[in-house]
Amino acid sequence: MPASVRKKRARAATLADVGRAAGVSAMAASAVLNSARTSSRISPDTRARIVAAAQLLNYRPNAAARALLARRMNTIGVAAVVDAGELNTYFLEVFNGLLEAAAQHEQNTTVFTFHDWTHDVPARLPRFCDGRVDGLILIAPLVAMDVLRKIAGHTPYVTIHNDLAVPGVVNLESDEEAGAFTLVTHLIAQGHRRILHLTGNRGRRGSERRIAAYRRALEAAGIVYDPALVVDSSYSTPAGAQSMRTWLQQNPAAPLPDAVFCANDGIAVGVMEVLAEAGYSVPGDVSVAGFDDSLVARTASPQLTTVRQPLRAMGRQAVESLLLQIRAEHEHDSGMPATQTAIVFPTELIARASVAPRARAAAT
Amino acid sequence: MPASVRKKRARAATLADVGRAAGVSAMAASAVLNSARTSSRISPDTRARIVAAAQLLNYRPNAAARALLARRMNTIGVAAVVDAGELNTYFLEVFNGLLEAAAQHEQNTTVFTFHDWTHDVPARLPRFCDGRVDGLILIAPLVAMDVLRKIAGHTPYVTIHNDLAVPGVVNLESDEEAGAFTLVTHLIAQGHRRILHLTGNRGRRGSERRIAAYRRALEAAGIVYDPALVVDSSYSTPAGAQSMRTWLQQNPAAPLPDAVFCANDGIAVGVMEVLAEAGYSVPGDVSVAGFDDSLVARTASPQLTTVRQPLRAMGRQAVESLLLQIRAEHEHDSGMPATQTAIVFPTELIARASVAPRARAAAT
DNA sequence: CTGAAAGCGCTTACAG
DNA sequence: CTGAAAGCGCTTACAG
Repeated sequence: MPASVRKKRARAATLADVGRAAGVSAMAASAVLNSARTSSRISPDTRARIVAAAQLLNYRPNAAARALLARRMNTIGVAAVVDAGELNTYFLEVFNGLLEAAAQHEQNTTVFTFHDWTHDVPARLPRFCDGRVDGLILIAPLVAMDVLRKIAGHTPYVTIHNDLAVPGVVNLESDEEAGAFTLVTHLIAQGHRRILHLTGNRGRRGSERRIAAYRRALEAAGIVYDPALVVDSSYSTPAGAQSMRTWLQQNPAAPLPDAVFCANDGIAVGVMEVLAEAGYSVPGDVSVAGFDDSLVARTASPQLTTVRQPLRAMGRQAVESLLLQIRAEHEHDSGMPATQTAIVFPTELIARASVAPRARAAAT
Repeated sequence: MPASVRKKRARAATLADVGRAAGVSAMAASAVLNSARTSSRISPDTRARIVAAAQLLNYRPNAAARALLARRMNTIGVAAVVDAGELNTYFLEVFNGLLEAAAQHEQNTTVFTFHDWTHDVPARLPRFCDGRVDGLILIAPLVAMDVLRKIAGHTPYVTIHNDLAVPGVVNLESDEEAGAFTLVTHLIAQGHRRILHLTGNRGRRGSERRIAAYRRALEAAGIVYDPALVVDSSYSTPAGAQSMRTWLQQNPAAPLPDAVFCANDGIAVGVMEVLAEAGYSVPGDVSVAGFDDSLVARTASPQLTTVRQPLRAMGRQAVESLLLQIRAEHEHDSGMPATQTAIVFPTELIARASVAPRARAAAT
């Protein structure tokens, strides 16, 4: 008989089984094995018998039964939208932080992926709020207020980069506007004037903040804002490549911009690919800057000048904030703790090789 | 009073609540709302009242209670070792595939991260097999046979790139040896003779297979194997950079190798960084090849020649195989299905810009 | 120091 | 067509 045919897996041992084996009741076994508080009431002798029986039977307390009593799964749900099955680097950095902090607090992390925020999330997310997770972390949600309020009605959650401020719900964000302003000012300080901006998804708060900062920085430097230099794109490498390619085709006579400010690193990578294909050198012919300081910023060549958002730290903080909330609700049942509803992380300019001083002959 | 102080979240409605509101018993409500099979036995009128009550009370069936009865959580556990909190690209590709397939089957995915396979996994993994997941997927495990057997005793699981063949446990692997052989042969065909190999973690089956294939390919081409050209490294970008840097320091007089065959793409990225720092051009001065065709292979510059492992497809398949097993155990309780215990995926050479024909003046 | 009872929220037989 | 009973595995009072 081949090795692949195997005997039936044994039913997992229960407390009753352990008790029977040790000659005591199930709750004596429970006291010894599971509830730290009352375990002192069992005599050392009985305790030893119970522990031995549990060992022998390979007893593992049933999580579902415990959760049913405790109304607590020790599991955190993470909701994110995944485009075409592609985890973006933004998500990965945040997720890494989540995993770290969750592990530290002995919490599990379960991931819910959605196709879009507008239909899929309202349709499916409430179904997951059925006790399988104690709370949720929504990563860069783009959800109508009534949906958010409804979720808040039954499940504690924390958002990262939420577009909407929901009263009483903690949202983690970073000072993107200051970061973008600093970056564009840096480009200008390097002598760049014609700065192309490839935006993130329009309508998202982060995208609009970058655009606003871009305009403010130009203005502060006395450079006239040219709307033709702001090109709608979206937060991915293919989108960045596509936008850059289209711009080059549509502006065959125009000189290259001095620099390209991309709304995230992914876009910047796409832009650099297209520029390389077209025979341009970065930063020799044109400087390129990204945003996020995600993994690709360091593996890109040349390495990307970018604005660092502390995404991993934000992921860790999301878990901490959520846990604080969950615990508070479990302990004093009488109300929510007064939590800070917005936590803003600082951003930081990271100057690398993809931006160089403007060294070409003629000016515009 | 600030918005952050909010009223207590209401206790979630139960079937009893819904029944009471609709003037029927809890199990009538259950029949209508939850169990598809017997729902036909309720009159249309009653049904409508129950549905309305559920809607009003925002009833969501309790996952823990259901799991307790069904012995099924509809959740898959993923166990992986994460070095220093850094998710590597190998894991990410696989994870992406897992998430896709899990979502398709309406299964949740919970992630368990460990520090190492030898101590942390045996110590903590069994505790997670307590009903919170229906089965496990172990990603590139490196665990002693007795530990694997013990897990198999209570929880169905599937492994990806397991070093050990456990009878009756499905393992997914790829034909790494053929892939590595093809790659090294490709390098030789481009005129390269002195090929440096930076290995993966020694002792891992995948690493040893690459080394064996490297030797076989040299031999097949009549090139004498030089042990000094095989350098122990491990599967990460910092390790690759470190190994390359050390080699350059220790061999100041030696000519550069013609090509570097790296055991994965991460190593190759580290190698290219160090070569660039040292003023060498890739592939002008030296060709570099990786393994995996992970995300970084495409964002690296020049883009990496590599061996594609279909990691995402492997992730998807792992979920399918595991679900097959879980379902079989739940349906006919009498035994395990005869499953294929090894599934081998083909690899594919991906030729990109980081490898070029040898064009330098002198030969060795 | 130890056990019998009750209940978490649900579903699956079994009566009516 | 509908409900009372029993039980999934556990823990929390309450008796002894």
